[in-house]
Amino acid sequence: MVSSKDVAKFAGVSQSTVSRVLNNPRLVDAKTFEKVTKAMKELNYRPNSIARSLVKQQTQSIALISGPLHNPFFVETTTSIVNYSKERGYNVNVHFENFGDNMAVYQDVLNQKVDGIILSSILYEDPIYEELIKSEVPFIMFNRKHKKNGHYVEMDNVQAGRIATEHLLSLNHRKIVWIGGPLSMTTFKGRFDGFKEVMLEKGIEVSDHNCKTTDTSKSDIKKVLQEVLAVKERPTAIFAATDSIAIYLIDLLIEKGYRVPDDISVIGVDNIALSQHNSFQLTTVGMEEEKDLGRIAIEHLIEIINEAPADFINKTYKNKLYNRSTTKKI
Amino acid sequence: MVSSKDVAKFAGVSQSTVSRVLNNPRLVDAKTFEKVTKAMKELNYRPNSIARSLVKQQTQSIALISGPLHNPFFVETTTSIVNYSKERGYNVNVHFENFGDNMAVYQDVLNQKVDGIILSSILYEDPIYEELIKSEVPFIMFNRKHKKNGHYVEMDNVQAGRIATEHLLSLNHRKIVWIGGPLSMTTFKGRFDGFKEVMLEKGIEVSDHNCKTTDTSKSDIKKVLQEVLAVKERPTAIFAATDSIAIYLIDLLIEKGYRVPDDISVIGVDNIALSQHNSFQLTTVGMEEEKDLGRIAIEHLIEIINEAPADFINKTYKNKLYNRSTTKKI
DNA sequence: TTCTTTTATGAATACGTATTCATAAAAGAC
DNA sequence: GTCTTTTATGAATACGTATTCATAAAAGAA
Repeated sequence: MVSSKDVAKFAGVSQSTVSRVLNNPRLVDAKTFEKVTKAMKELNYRPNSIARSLVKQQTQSIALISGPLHNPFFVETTTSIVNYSKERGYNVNVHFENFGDNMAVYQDVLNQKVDGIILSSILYEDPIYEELIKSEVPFIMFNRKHKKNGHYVEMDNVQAGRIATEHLLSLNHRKIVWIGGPLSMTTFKGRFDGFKEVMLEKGIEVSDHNCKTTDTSKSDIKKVLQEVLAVKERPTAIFAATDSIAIYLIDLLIEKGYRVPDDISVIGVDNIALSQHNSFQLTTVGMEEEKDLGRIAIEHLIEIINEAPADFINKTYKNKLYNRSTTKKI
Repeated sequence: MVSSKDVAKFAGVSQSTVSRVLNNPRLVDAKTFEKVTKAMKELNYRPNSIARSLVKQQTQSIALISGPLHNPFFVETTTSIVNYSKERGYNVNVHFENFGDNMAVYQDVLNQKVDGIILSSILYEDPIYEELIKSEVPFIMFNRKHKKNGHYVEMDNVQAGRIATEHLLSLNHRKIVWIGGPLSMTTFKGRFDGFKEVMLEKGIEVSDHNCKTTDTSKSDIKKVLQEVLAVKERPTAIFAATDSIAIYLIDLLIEKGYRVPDDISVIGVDNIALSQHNSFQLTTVGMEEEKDLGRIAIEHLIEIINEAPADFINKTYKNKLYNRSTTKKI
């Protein structure tokens, strides 16, 4: 391991001068600069980022706690976050949500020094919120949020739920089943509330038989779909709370011999890129804004890191219907 | 920022003792241990990982340079790598291959102190190899490899190419087009070589019109497919060099009104999880081994970090046909 | 010339931890 | 009781950098 001291000795200058060559070249004589630069090259010197972090009290790295990549939504956000961070000179430490024990993931992140945290994994009533606040590391939530506020960016989940439901109703569907994930996540809660509101406005009851929550795993979704189809009067439409769930449901339906949308309509939420160029064109609800939430959030986070704003950043984006070809009038 | 010195003062002991409480509790008296632990809790103390890294000369973090996540293969490997690393106490710094300028990505990685590097992004004749060697950071390549060896794990790409081609030939296909990516990547080169070998053995010529390379982007694949279908005697089968390409091709074909496999057969390579539970069941070639290459590679990398083996780890896994439903006899 | 300002550099220090070395106190051996 | 070993702790140091402070040399002003 060659250090700045080695370079200094080699070039016949002090370590301070070597450091200045890197950080403040205008303070050093052209002749000296040349010597030192040559020595660096000669010795294949690379500044030790750890030592630099220690003295600068910043690591130029960000922790991402993401939902699982088998959900294409998180594929997009992770890509955005990693690439934009890099552009801005930050490294990204990636962690995945662990449904069994998220606390362990958080502890991991907090024990590692980072300049900021970006997370999609928080629950509406998550005790980790206090830990994050106590740690004093800037953090932003995207997609999901916490009841105590904090910085966050999200879509208007209730509105999304309303739009999807209104669309299905406008196509004359009445037997509609909502299939989503845990209501402890604000995305699912909001989208469900929107569904429920509109259904009740239309005078349709919402209960266990037309509202199904899963743990978002493929096996659980499969099980739930089985239940839904087993009923004597099977639904004519499914409102999947995410595109990821919608896509998997459609795969299952096709496998079982159903035609979508002829036999059954399916609508999702998120408008993930995949929904536009698949063998089927998924009808979905998504943000009017074209940047994805990951990208929006990481831009804000870096801004927060550099400027420490007094107020919380809270953005809730409006949605619209992306009417494609997995829903149909009956 | 509360330091071990603060804890020491609060507990009325020296900083050394605080450090010992964390790293060698058996060296400290039970009474003292209690006092210090309480002080830590009281002050909400978290050891500074940067300072620790500096003195220990290890960061407990690994850099991953991955292919893009829009290829589901890398979704699987990234998930494996991040999760397994976490299990073993390592953090993962994620970077994505940048086709325009990969050198910038590598420089980024080398400027950041990590204990090891795992990469899928290397080319057969990549100048970065020398840089990696010079940096003295342990690294392993997965999926792709370099002509100069180094640690790597891969599938037998030539064999995969042979199996896929033999399968299509056994179904009486003769007009077969190979669609892949840059031959500077060993995956594509090997799979193409296998294809070519078998075709030539059968006496079928391989030239520009039945061998198409893309940059693996959707737009380029689309363009190439157009060319392929525009020929008067259009192919009856397509050998897609990766499942990712295969899946996208099938989407495009269906969009254009072709039936797969009735009008045209498609086979892929990789056996990604997605290929098994999609609306279509992709016929593909994949490893006999059930662990994915990312997982295999990260296990080896951590072993290399801890044991510095004398010899290079070189593993080439054998493949088999996963005969599902996107290929058909004619 | 003489005094002041600027430029270029090195010495010293700080960042927060782990670890070695020295030592005082306690425990054990006899 | 004395001598040896063990236990517990603090002081000092190292990790590799950035930065402040001091100072010598050079340049500019008069």
